[in-house]
Amino acid sequence: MLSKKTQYALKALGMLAGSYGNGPVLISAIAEGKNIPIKFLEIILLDLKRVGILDSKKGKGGGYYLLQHPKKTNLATVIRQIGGPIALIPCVSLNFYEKCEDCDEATCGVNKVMAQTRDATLKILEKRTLADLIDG
Amino acid sequence: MLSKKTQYALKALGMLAGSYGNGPVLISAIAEGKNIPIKFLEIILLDLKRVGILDSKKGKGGGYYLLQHPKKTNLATVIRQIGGPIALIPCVSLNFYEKCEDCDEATCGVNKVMAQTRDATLKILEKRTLADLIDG
DNA sequence: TTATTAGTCTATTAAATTAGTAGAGTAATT
DNA sequence: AATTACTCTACTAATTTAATAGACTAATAA
Repeated sequence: MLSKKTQYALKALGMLAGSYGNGPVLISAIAEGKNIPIKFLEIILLDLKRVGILDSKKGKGGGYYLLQHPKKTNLATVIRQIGGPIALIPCVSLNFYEKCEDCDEATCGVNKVMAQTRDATLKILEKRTLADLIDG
Repeated sequence: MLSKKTQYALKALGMLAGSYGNGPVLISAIAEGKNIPIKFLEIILLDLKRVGILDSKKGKGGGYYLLQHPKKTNLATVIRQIGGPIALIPCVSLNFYEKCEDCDEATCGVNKVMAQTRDATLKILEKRTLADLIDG
C-alpha cells in the first residue's frame, strides 16, 4: 500500500497536470479540490518542489505548478521520491536496495519471485506519467 | 513493501515447500534455517494454520507441514491472508476494497493507473506458488 | 504414568512510522 | 504598506510493526 502522503501527492500532481500551462494553482485550491488536509498538503508540495517536480510562486497570483510537461515525469520516479521503494522486499529494490541478512540472494526463491513482481510493476509505473493522472 | 511478518511467512513456506512429503518440520528448524525470531515465527505459523495453508502435529516427531502440494497454493493468496492488500491503494483492491472518499472513482486518473498496476502484479503473484519459493 | 517433546495461547511492550496540527516567518505583488 | 501566499520549525496523537515472556496443552514413548 502507498502511504496517504504518496496518495495525496499523486492526486495533487494529477490536478496540477490538468492545469498545466495555466499558471500556478493555490495550495488551498488543491486541498479543496482533492480533499487533502491543507497543512499536510503543504509538506507534500514542498517535498515535490525539493525533488524538482514542482516549482512555486509566492504572493498574489502565486501557487504551485509543474516544472515540466506532465508527460516528462513518470510515476515510478514520483513514488520513489515521496513514498520510497516500489519493490516488495528490500533485497530486490533497485533504488533502495538492502542486503538480505537471512539468505543467499543468489539462490533464494523469495528473492526471485519478488524480482519478477518488481519488474511487472515497474513496467507499468515507468511508462505512466503525470498526464495519466488527469481525471476524465 | 511487505511487512517483516509477511516476508518471514514466505521464507518459512519456502522451506516447508522444500521438504513437502517428508513429514513435519520443527518450528525451531525453520527459525534457525531462515533466521527468524522463533516467538515471532510461532505467531506466523499459527496464522498460516488458521487460514488453512499449514497443519501441525504436537509431541515428538511433531512440527508444521503443508496441507496441500506446494503448487496448489499461489502467492497472492498467502500475501493477502498474512499481509493484507496487494493493490497500492484501497479503492482498487479486489479483496480489501474501500471506497475512496476523495474522488469519483469512475473518472479518477490515480484509480485507473493503480488498477493497471494491480493487474500487472497479480498476473505474477497468482501464477507463482509455494513451489516457486523453494531455494535452489 | 511420568518424562519429554513441541505446538498453543494470552498478554505485554518498545520502536518506528504515519498522519496530521500549530504557529511564526518570509517573499512577492499591488 | 497591505495583502496574499508559500516556507519552516516543532510538535503530537494514533497506529502499526516487530517482537518478547511465560504459562498452558496435547501427543508420544519409555
